[in-house]
Amino acid sequence: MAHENPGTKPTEAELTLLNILWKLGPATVRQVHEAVSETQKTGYTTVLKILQIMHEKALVIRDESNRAHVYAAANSQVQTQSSLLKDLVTKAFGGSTSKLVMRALDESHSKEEIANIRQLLNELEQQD
Amino acid sequence: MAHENPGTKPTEAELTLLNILWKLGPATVRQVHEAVSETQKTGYTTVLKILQIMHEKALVIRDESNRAHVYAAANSQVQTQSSLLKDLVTKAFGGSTSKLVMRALDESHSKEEIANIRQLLNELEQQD
DNA sequence: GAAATATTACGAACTTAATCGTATCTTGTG
DNA sequence: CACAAGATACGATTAAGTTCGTAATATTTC
Repeated sequence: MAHENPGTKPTEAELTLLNILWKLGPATVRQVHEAVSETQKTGYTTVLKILQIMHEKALVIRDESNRAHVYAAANSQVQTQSSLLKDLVTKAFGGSTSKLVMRALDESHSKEEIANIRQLLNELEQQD
Repeated sequence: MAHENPGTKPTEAELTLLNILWKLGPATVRQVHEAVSETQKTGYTTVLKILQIMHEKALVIRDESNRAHVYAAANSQVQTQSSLLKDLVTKAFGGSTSKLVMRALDESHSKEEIANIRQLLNELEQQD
């Protein structure tokens, strides 16, 4: 109804690759593999396989016009973050976003962060 | 580090049972099964098995002094929520809690929630 | 105390995720 | 043209998670 893709929640390995794709933009398997290799030791074909599965799940789109397929995230980072957040709210916070926010604020003590959030709150209050 | 509590992230089924245990307090398999059955169709032995696995993982403690073992969450709801939140911040928000909070606020437009959060912000600012 | 009942223990079946080796295919270059 | 390099496709393996049937054990009841 709302959106179809949010039906599929990326797994951990998939989210790792999505983070890379959001950062790089459209990229080949080789480029993704190089990026992921900076922090993890992962085989090339493992990255390939996961990207292929993500394509089946419609988590990524790919351009097959060249020999080396070019992959790109199907959904924006913001969409995906919201989706994962909503999932966590449902499963661990009884559906209450404000409870989640308050719990998160417990961990975030920096004055700068608090100022940022207060600013956003002001903007939200003006909208309604 | 083998069976240390904060290291183990509950799976989805496990989180479902933890939510019930936090609500009920210490409970038998039967009680947990009855509670879970209100929203899902799940076999008794499935609930039993998951609780046993959770016991091995030290996600729950159990009192075996009676025939029907009594299970209780090993960690508080707050601890677990914080842990899951931290995990999501790391994997989907580049480690930035404030980014997560801001994304969550985008979804939470109720004036009451905003007021609650502003209140918490005030309290946090006074602490430092 | 024997039978019925309730509970735990065990393990099989199935699914999904993650990893990687090998096979196959494409293409540029000698 | 043939072949080496580089790419995708495919399938096997391992591990974890979920589900539940059946066996074993303990308790209650008649």
